[in-house]
Formats: sequence, C-alpha cells, structure tokens
Amino acid sequence: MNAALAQQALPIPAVQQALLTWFDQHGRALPWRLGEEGARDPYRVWVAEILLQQTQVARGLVYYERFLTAFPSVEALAEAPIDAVLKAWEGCGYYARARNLHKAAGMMVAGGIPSTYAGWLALPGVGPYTAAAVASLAFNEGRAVNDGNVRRVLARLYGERLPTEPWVQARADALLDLSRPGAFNEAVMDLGATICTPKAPRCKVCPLAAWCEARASGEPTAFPAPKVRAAVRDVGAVAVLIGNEQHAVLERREGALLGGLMGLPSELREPDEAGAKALARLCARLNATPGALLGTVTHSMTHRRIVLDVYAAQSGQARTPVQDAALSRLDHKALGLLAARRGSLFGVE
DNA sequence: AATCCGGGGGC
DNA sequence: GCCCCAGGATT
Repeated sequence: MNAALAQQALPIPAVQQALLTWFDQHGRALPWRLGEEGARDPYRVWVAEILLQQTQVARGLVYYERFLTAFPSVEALAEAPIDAVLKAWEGCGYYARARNLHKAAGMMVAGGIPSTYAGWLALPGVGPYTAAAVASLAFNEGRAVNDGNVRRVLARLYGERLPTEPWVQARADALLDLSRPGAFNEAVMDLGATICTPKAPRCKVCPLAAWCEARASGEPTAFPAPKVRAAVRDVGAVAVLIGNEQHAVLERREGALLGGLMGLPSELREPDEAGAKALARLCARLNATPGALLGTVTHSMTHRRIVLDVYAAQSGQARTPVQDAALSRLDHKALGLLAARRGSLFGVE
C-alpha cells in the first residue's frame, strides 16, 4: 500500500478502538486522574494542566503534590497571598502561570467554576489546550486537545513533516472518540509520552503501528521536522547584594522576565554600556554605596542567557529573610557567590 | 505566524 | 550543545 492510499484509508473507528484498548491496559496512573472518567475534580485537573504546560510529567509530579497540599481547594488558592503561591511555584519556571492561577481562582470563587470549554477559555492562563483538557476530563465535553504529544503522534500517523497548528487541530478533532473524549485525549498524550517519543519511538509495541506513515517510511523520528528556534541572546545586567545569603535587600521583579518573583536589586545594561555605569545607576536608585565585585553568574533560559555581575553594596534599607521569598535560579546563584568567596578565602574551594 | 516566557531531562 | 516538554499571551 502506498502512502497516499494508506492516508486516505485510515480507518478511524479501528484506530480509536486500538488506542483506547491500549490505554485501558497501559495508561499511566497519575494523581490528577482520580475520580470517574469524564467527571474528574475540575480544580485538580486545572492545576495539573497549568503545571504541566511546557513541563515534563516527572517534574510536574513533585510540584503537584506540594501545590495541592498548600492549596487544596480553589477557595484556599484564591484566599492565599500571591507571594505564597509564587513560593510554591519557585523553581518551576514560567511564573505567569502562578500569577494567572491565583487570579483565575479569585474569578472562580466570585463567579463560579466554568463547566464548558468556552467558559474555561475565558480564564487567564487557560488557552485552547487547557480548556479542552479540563472540559473533556472533568465535564466529558467532546473537545480534542492539541499539545506536543498530539502534534508528534498525528504528524507521524499521517506522515506530515511540517504540521501547522490548524492541521493538527483538524486531525485531532476528526480522530477524537466522542464516546470517551477524556480517555481518548489522555490516551494520545500517554502514547506520545511513553511510546511515540521524540528520540527513540517504540514502534514495535505501538498500537497504531499498522497505520503509521512515519513508521512505514523507516524514519519515524523525521516526523515532525524540528521547529526553528530563535537564537539565544545575551542579556547583561548588574545586581547588588546588600546583606548576606540569609538576609538581604530584595525587590520585586516587574515585567515579563521573572515578573512577580523577588530578587537582588538589579538593572539591565544597555547595549555596550559599561558595567560601572549600570552599577552607578542602580546604587543611585537605591541610595546605596557600591562595593567590590563578588563575581559574575550566568543563567541560561530558552531564549536568553543572562550574564549578571554581582557587587557588594551598603545601604540602610531593610533586609528581608531570603528563605521566605520566591527567587529565580538566577538569584540563588548570585546569593551563592558569598559562600563561594568565603570558601576560596579559606582555601576550601 | 513569530516571539517571548524558565528550568530541567535526556542524549 | 541540542531538542524537547500535557502552552499561553502578545505582537
């Protein structure tokens, strides 16, 4: 059978049955999958879906238990201070997720928990993927999810190297089993996460292998083609450490980059701006006296590499307990410079 | 459609 | 190093 014929002939009911049968035997047991199929606790599902955005399940599990213990209900989340929510999210990245969770919790306590795709889509931090996931898993609505797993599974099944978002959504909609929408969505994602993996897919045990164009091509990992990514840009900045690792002057970061988190007072360097000039600007703003350079830390993220010069400084500003604040990895590295410096002075290294 | 937003896993 | 991860908001 050639490729075009196989694609046209894809027997959707058979594919649905094969996938659901596999899922009933091999689906993952995950803590947000409590309760009856299609009628899960919407709060638990919602928190999990937000947490798992661009975050691998193995990592999400750790944060999930911690977050649910701290905020066991939407009311508890809504009533909590935003700083407590960010502290629970510390180290997990994409902190707008935590800010939007808190904001949306307040909206739900005031206006009720949505029970439809459209209702969920209206909440901050909830896009097409998350709305479809909650609507199908908690309310049994026939909405197909479209995430990285779905994209890869369908690109391979149909032999499409360059799947656009509308293409993936249309194929997912067409394939969705309306008798078990929640289970079907979970099944595609489980297949993508455990069988149809990016690097070394286990085609020999895949329930869809018989219909898979990518497998027939002999090179399944060529589907989909890697996404073109923007180059990583360097960002220069200066910061001051006033105090020590336990008690330091901290300020809240504004804007998109690490917004909402606390951190050492800092200033971005303009292109080609001397570090001394940025330091002077920073100390003027803080009414602080600049001291010695403690060191430089670098912090790589998906699109940026931050190169941060950290200086000691003195001022009369109040120092706050570092342990209670939500900090990015960048600031933890900066605070670690003091210990490293002491270590080298004593020859410990 | 592109770009930005963290941090880590796995290779 | 590179690609990817149960994406969303913004432009």
